[in-house]
Amino acid sequence: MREAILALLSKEPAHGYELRQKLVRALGPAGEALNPGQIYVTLSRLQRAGLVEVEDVEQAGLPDKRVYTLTASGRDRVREWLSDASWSKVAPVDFHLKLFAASQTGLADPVSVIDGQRLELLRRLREVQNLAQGESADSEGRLLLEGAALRLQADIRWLEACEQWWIERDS
Amino acid sequence: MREAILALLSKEPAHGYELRQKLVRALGPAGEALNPGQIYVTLSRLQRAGLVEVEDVEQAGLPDKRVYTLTASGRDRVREWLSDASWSKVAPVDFHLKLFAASQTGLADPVSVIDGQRLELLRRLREVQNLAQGESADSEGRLLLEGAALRLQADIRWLEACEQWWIERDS
DNA sequence: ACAGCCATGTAACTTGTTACATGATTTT
DNA sequence: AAAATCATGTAACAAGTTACATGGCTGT
Repeated sequence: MREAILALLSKEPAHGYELRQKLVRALGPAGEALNPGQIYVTLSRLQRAGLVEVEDVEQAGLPDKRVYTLTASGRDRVREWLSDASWSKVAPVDFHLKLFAASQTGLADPVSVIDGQRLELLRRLREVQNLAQGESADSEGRLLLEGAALRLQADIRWLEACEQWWIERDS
Repeated sequence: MREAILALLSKEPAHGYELRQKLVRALGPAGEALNPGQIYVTLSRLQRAGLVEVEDVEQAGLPDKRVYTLTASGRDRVREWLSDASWSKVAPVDFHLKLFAASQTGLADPVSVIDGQRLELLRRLREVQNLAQGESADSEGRLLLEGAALRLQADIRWLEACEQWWIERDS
């Protein structure tokens, strides 16, 4: 979020409302959830951090707007972000923790936890595939949804391996 | 984290140090990074939320320890968590945002951003596969690492699709 | 004497998130 | 007259993270 806003500002100065729209468009279906307030919260934090500067602009017949501009260190930050090749969480560590917990506590049967999870992922996979069909073949939204689908399929395969493992261990 | 601690406590009361060790063991290679302080921060927040209770226990020849016990609402929370089938972020939305930013700002070439990312993921994949070979075939750690590998492969395939898309768009 | 384990915590910061509040203009 | 869009923000909480501080016991 922080970085995305900075990157958009590095193209040209903008005000909050504008930024929100761009982000929503960029994220497609996933972007609807974006709370408008968060943009402004983030912007004021960026300002406090000295990464952006503000200027008030009066508009005839419209509410005033606050135009944000990148500072030099803001521009540095963007460059840094674009060249940083880290990648979000590599493994479903959370779920592994849950399985571990389930097996430790005896409160739930790990195999049924896995089953529930797989049903949920299958549901999502269908949902994502449906959404993807709605997008035209060369749209960015489609590409994003295909990425989601690939990942879901990988996770489902992993769940199947987990299930196998637990079943064998119990026998 | 919150939930993992609660789950461990639902098996039996424990003190912070003990919990940390269990978590580190459960997470294997990923758990080394866990800062001891965080356990205590989390425990005190859980206490404030009424999910756990504390009792001080004196030990002969050892420092006192604080033993945490689940409350009734803590136990409810664990049950809730185990039956909740949500799943961590479904798509590499962050990276998509970065590509979008790169293409908007002209500060970086999207295709080279993708390449850098793919190199990084390939590196990680090798790393994860090496780690997996070190684990015995039926260990939990191995299973987790295999999940990570599957997901990395899916992400790499997705990056290849992204690259294709950008190359075609530019031509 | 020193390392390393046992054991606990606090202060401070960052980021995400949401509920709520405000008010003007434009379209139906 | 109502609804949608333009436009901005605040207060407050939740959760993760880290640097730092404290102290005793154990083995070499």
